[in-house]
Parts: sequence; structure tokens; C-alpha cells
Amino acid sequence: MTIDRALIERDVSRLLKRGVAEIIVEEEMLELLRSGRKLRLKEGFDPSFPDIHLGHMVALRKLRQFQEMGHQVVLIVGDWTAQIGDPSGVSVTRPMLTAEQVRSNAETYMQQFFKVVDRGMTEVRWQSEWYGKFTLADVIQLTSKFTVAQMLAREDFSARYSAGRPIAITELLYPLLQAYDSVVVKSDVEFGGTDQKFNFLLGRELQTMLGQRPQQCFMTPLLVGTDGKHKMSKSLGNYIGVAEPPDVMYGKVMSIPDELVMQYFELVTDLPEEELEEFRQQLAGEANPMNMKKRLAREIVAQLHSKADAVEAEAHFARVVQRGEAPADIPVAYAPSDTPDIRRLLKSCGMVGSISEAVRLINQGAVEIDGQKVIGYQLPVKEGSIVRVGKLRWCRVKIDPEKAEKA
RNA sequence: GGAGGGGUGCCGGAGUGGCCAAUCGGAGCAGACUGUAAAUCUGCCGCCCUCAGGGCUUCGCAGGUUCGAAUCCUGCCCCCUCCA
Repeated sequence: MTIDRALIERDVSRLLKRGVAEIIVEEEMLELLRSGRKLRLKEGFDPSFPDIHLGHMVALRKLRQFQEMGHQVVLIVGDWTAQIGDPSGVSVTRPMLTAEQVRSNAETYMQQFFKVVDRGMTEVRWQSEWYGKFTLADVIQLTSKFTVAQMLAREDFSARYSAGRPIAITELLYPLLQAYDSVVVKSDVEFGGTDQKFNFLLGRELQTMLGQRPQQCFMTPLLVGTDGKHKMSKSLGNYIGVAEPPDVMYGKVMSIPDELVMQYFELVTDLPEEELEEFRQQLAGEANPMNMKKRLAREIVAQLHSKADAVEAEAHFARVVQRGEAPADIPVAYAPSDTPDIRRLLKSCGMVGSISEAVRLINQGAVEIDGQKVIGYQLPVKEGSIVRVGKLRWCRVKIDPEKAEKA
């Protein structure tokens, strides 16, 4: 594929504006794009955490857009840095992964990665390819290029240093290795969230020292998670994973705070700017944010699954959540008789975790059978009765003493 | 090598002899409300017993003191900080 100059001019503003937090150095970036050269776009990942969520997708979508202009993505599997731990995290040490774990995590990651990024225009490189051969002499040579003061320029390090909190020496190595990756793969542009800035800049410096043209740093904003407060992250549990099933994904999008809708449209969809502007006006007026969120949820599910899945997920949402009806297929609960102990029934089919929980739920009026609220612990059921706990947990009763025994 | 701080429920974090199954916040679950699985309000949030009550097992691990311990003592394991 060759670079189409007309395309460049048309797309460049979209490319460099929407969903972009900062570009270093913007003019150089423009210059590079206009040069017509096929650029090498570096993106690294840590195989300790193989799951991709919408927050990561912001940068990946950018990669995709660059690919559409003919550029080359270089995906680096951080199988060495994974053993160190990125200093931006809280935990310093982490268990070393076995080679097998790394391989399987990398596979999982890539499966998700290529939902967004074009596989055909991606070169996958493993750090072990070069670090596997590294000797102590190489390490010393690499580390000798930088000073402690330079490292302390990183906000995270300086904050911890002045607070008297520990900084592991290996942590200092992390940015260095990431920087050296840029040299090895001859990166033109490195992509990631704003939290990567320091590491990216170090890459620039190292490349310069070693006689390469320094890479551009392309930083995307951090997406706020479903809690509406913190950046999306798996460990905070406020994430929407790109590999999640359509229904779940749709539902999670519906659960983001209303105020986040526009941010999501901007960062994780391709809807044109004019349309977004329209949405903004509608939201400022009478429009029901729910409808906007439905639109958003559809877009996202369609993007990561398919249009048909999106339609289905929306129907599922309308049926189960809005109208409170049973989902299409629900699990079976085996009852020992037609007058079972409801608590045990709920426990045996896994709808609740313990008898105590069942008791609480019943007392809270959260359990009903065939539309009738359960008051005590005993209530007649019949074959095919529908049991419901809360809004979302359902099952269908089958009377079968033997199977009930086993459960 | 020396000095000191700490290990509590999913997470954060109170509690220093009985009123502690353990304050509080977050997460989660439920109910109400609603145009949404948004927001808001209320309740629940160790396990078991048909339960306005009762029983059992919890506060790093193992013992001990005591009528009684998350709280005191002894030993052990682990984490952290400072000085060297």
C-alpha cells in the first residue's frame, strides 16, 4: 500500500485532534505525515495483563486510523519489562510469569488487539528477541547513558523519592528498556496513554544518542471508567472489556454516568464531528440521555462484535432491564418436590451464594415465583415455574428429586 | 548490624480485655423511585438454624494468661520505614 497524499491532508486534522491528549512534537509529526513515508508506529504491551478494555482502545483506534493511511504498526510484546512492573502502578514487585503464561497471555492480548488493529499491517516483535541476548555489559552500557537526576524527573519517581517511599532499581530499568525498544524497532511514533509520557520521551533521547531520528510521542487521553470517577482500569473494576459478550458490553455502556456519554462518543466511536455536535445540543436540551447512551452502546457493540449483535443486545436490554422480563434462555433449577424450601432451591441452582443470602433476599422482597412475591421459605412450585431473584437472576423450575439431591 | 511501624471481613481502614460478627468509606446485592443497569434515597452485606431469637467459625500462624481476647503474654512467619 502506498501513501495517498490527498488522503493525508483530508484526514490529518481528524487524526491529530480528536482523541488526542498531546503530541510531541506536533510540527514534526505533521512533517512526517506529509513526507509520504511509511511510518513505523510502536505500541507495546505488558503480557501480565492481557485484557484490553475501552480505555486502551483509544490508542488502538488511533493506530488503526494511521494504518488506514498506509502506515505500519509494530506491536511489542513486553515479555521482559513484564517482569519488572511499570512504575506507574502501585505494586512494585510482581510474580515472574512463566514462558508458557507469557505466550498464552500474549495470544489472548493479540486476539483482542486485532479486533481493532489491522493484523495485516502489523509487525509483532518480542522483547526477548533482543533482551534474550543482552549481557551485563550491554546493561551497563545502556544504563550509563542516563543519570539519576534524569530518572527523578519523572513525577512518579520524584514523588516517591521525596516521600521516602521505596523505588526499586529494576523500576528505573523499565523506562530504559522501553526506550531501547524504540531504538531496536526504529520507531517513528510511539502510541499510548498520557501516563506513558516519560517513557516515550526517554525513547526519544536514546534514539538521538544512538544516531536515530527521535520518535514522535502520541498520547491519548485516559478514558474515565464506568464509575465516572477514575480512569478505566481492570483492577478498579470499572472497565468495559473489548472481549466481553455483546449483552454485557451493552449493559455496561448503559451503566456509565450520563455525563460521560459525549466523551465516549469522541474517544471510542467514529461518528463524525458534526453528528457529535448535534448530540451535544440535544443533550443540552430536552433529549433523554438514555437514548444517547443506547446509541453509544449500539455503536460500541457493533464495532467490537457486529451490527446484528448490537441489535440483539439492545433488544435484550429492553426486554430484561427495561421491561423486567425474563431473558431468552435461563438456567434450570431442580426442585425435590412441589413444595421445596425456597432458600435451598436458590442455593442449589447457584442463584445465591449461601442460605443466609437467600434468607436476606427473601426478607427484602427480592424473590418471586411466577410473579408472586415469596414471603416465607416455602411456596408451592410446579414444573416450569419461573423463579426470579432481584431484577436479573432467573431460573426455571424442574421437579426432579434425584437431580435436586445431587445439587 | 541498630531503631521503629505494621499484618483486621472483597478493598481501604477503625478498634487495644467484655456493650465486637467487629465503627466508617468504597465495591457488591436488594428495595423504592426513574426516561437508563445514570442520578437519588433506604436496607442488606461471615456461616448455619423456619430466625423480632439462637448456634458456630473469624481479626498473619501456633501456643498461653483470663470467667471472658481482634485487644494482654510467648514463639514463629511476613511486610514496611529510618539510621548504618
